[in-house]
Amino acid sequence: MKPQIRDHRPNPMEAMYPHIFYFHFENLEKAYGRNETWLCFTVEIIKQYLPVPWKKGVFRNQVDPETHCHAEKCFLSWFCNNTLSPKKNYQVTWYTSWSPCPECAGEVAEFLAEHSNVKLTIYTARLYYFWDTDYQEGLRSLSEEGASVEIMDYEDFQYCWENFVYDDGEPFKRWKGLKTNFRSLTRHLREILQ
DNA sequence: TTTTTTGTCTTTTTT
Repeated sequence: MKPQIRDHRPNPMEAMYPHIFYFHFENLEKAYGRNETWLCFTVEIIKQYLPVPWKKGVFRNQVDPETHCHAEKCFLSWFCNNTLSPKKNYQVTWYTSWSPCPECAGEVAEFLAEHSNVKLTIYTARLYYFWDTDYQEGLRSLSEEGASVEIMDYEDFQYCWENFVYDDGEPFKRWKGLKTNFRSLTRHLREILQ
């Protein structure tokens, strides 16, 4: 029997289709059926205090039991294996549909602690299990390691639409409740990070 | 023009 060789380090996608974006990034209070996480990222290199665009792309969690991997870990392994140099300073920005689970948050926090040359900003559309203290603790540990954790606002959705969606020249169409949901999530996040 | 009990990166072994 031949050993099966599988790639445990998926490469990022270039962009996603509009219906995927609208479904997975909608910041609903009760987001039924969003049992996937999408993560859009930009990596910039800081040169003389100025961020210079480097790479960008989209990850989705791997559901295949063999390669099962949350989106954040997909990013980390890709980043560590492809881009990361200890001699450079990076600004990494994530736009995620769900905020990280405690395990991923812990790993990312640890990664940040070990890589002082990497700054991370996370914009999340929705907070994952935000009433659960373990999940809250996860977000705090990220924050304590210097990651900036924020809720996606209109401008962030629009930015994602323009940079990570095959938008065919169509403008971003806001959904009703976007701003109200944003405010409510911001309030929750503020309480968590206090 | 502020008020909450919850949406989930799906579940691993049996016919």
